[in-house]
Amino acid sequence: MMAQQQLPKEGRIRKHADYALCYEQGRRHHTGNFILFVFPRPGSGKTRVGMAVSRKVGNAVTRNRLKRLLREFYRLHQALLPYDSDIVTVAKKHAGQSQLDLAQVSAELEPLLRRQQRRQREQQEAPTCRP
RNA sequence: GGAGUCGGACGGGCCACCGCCGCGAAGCGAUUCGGGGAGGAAAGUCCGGGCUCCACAGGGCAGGACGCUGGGUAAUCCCCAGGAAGGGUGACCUUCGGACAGCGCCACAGAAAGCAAACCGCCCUCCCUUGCGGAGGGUAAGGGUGAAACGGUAGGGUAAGAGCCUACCAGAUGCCGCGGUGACGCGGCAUGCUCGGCAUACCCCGUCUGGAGCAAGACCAAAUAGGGAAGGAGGCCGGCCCGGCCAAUCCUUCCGGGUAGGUUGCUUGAGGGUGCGGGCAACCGCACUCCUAGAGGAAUGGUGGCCUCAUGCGACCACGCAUGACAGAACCCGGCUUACAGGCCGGCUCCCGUU
Repeated sequence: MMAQQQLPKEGRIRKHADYALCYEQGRRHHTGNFILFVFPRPGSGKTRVGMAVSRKVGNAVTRNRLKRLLREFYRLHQALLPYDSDIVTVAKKHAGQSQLDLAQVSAELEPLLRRQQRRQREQQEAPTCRP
């Protein structure tokens, strides 16, 4: 396991335009507390993550806490992320009400990422379809 | 010891590993090393400033804000000291221009809510005197209503009464004296003057008052579209050249505006600490000393261990397991307000107990 565990600025989405692209053209995945938008960018050589937690979720403290938990989760699970993609995680309204911790976030998002990874591998092994 | 009141400081600690954002040093560079990284309210954005841009001859009106007095301050609606009124046994707390400038309002109840009046009464006169009856007049002591009803007590007076008269008390107004920078206080004299409340309903008086905000502002500056200038190709005049005109197309070069994006503003400041001096105090002066976050889709985190303090549970001195307040810098200061698990320190008051 030589999992890279750093997540500097370059690994995060920081432009409004990038977020907008991801929302409009990304593929959506729902979980209990989050919505994931995954937008492949072939050839970019990088996977970037971003998170959006709106005012409705809670006050500044709970919003900050959610974003930090998500960042920590992505930092520790970078090996699972689909490569050459932008991933935006949006917190649902009730996400701030239950006091989530890192273990719960992992339990919620990890199976989804593993499924994604398997699908991406299968597509690579049989790249002879799509009209 | 209990209850209360006012004020101050705190807001778990230590360590390890994995990260994040600035800064400094070394290196061509990958990187390495060192050091820093949320709060008392960072919050609400309610006041006041600094700073920046825009506007601006001067004056007034309108609008807005504020409102006892004196001081503090860069400034304030803040702070300090004082005054008056009200509340509390007390420490202490709360409030603050004007109601004879005008114009209004005062629910319900009550006869009557503002300047005059009279429901039940009381008294006098008259009328059929058959009575608890009717008519006219005088009264405001008593009753009843209300948050509020035109001074209180006693005596005189009277048909019954009333500051109608007298004494004392309380107040109002005017004048004078003394104390105080002043708000105001104390005292004296005169007048029977005894004629509410609400200005957060409008209003009056006095004082102050341009507007917008760091997404302010400054600089650099793609792609695309469009603008301007010059030249060439082009079109027209012409047989051709020179020359002139045309711009609706194309090419080249240049210019300015400007979006995305980037840089800056950006943290050393009306700053903190200590000492001395002035002042009742707020605060001010001087000397020495310290440097304490600067992000930008937005860092300040995650995991684990040990200890600590509360609270709850397991029959709770020992042990174990949970839970731990309000809340996150966004240009910077000074205040106000609101939220807050816990415990800590100090001044003062009342009550109880002991010696």
